[in-house]
Amino acid sequence: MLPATARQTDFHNDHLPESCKGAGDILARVGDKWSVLIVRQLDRGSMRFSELNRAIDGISKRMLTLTLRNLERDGLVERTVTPLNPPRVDYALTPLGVSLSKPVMALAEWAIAHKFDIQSARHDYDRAQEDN
Amino acid sequence: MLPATARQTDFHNDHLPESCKGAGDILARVGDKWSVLIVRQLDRGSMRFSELNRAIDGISKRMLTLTLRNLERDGLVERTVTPLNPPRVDYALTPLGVSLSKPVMALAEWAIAHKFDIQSARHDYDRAQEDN
DNA sequence: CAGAATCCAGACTGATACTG
DNA sequence: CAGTATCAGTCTGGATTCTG
Repeated sequence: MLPATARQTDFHNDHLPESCKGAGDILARVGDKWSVLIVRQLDRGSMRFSELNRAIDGISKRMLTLTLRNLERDGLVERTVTPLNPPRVDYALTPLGVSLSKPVMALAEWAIAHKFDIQSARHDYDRAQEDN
Repeated sequence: MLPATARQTDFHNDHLPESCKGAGDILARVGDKWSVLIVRQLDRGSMRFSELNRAIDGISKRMLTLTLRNLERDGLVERTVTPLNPPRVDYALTPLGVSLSKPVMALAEWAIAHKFDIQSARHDYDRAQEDN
C-alpha cells in the first residue's frame, strides 16, 4: 500500500534506523508500567519512599526500589537522603524527568481515555476466537 | 468525556485510582519496545508482514507475529488477508491505532532527543558506583 | 523507615524447524 | 509468503526475611 512515491514525499520523516534503535531501550524503560506510575506521582512533587509505596497501588518494595534505581541511573529522578533516625529518603524528578513527564502524561491520558475501547476490543476478539 | 455531575465536584480531580490501575496494563502493551516500533512503521501506511519484518531491525518473526496479534486484539491494528498463492497479509493502524500513534510518536521523539542525556547519565552513574 | 538479600515459579524471547 | 510449534535460556516480579 506504500508506493514508491512515498520516498520523494519523505519530508516529514527521516527513518534514522540508528536513532530508532536507541529509542527502543529508552522506551522500554519509560514505557514500563511502574516507571510511568512513579513519574506520574513525582510529577506532583517529591515524595518519600514509603509515600510512593502507598500511593502506587500494587507495587512491592522490591519493584519500587529497582525502578527508582533505574530512573535515577537514567538521570530522571533524584534521590535525596536525610540521615536521621529513622532514615528519610526523598525522590523528585530532575529537569530531564520533568521534560519526560509531559509525553508520558499524554500517553497515560490516552490510555485512560481509551481504556474501554481497548477492553471491548479485547472482549470482541476473544469471543471471536472462541467461536473457532 | 466526563459525566456532567463529575465536572462540578471533581474539577480538580486527582488520583482516580481506578483509572490509573487500568492504565497500567495498557501502558505496558503500548510502551512495549516492539509495539512502539510497529506502530511507528504502520503510521506511515499499511505494510505486509515481511515488509515489517525487514523494516524493524532485530525483530524475529515470532515476536512480530505475537506483537501484531496483541495489537490486533486491542483494536489498534487491522489485519487483512488476501488469499493468494503465495499468501499476502497486510497490516494497518485502525482509527484507534492512529489516535495512539500521536502520543507514542511524541514519546519516541522525546527518547531520540534525549538519548545522549540518558546515555551520559547512565555512564556517570555507573562510574560513580565503581568508585565504591 | 528504607532498603538489601535470597528464593523461586512463571513469563518472555530467540533460534530453529516445519507447514499450507 | 506468512505464519505455527517446540524447546531452552533469560528475565521478571512477588513473597519473605533481615539490617542500620
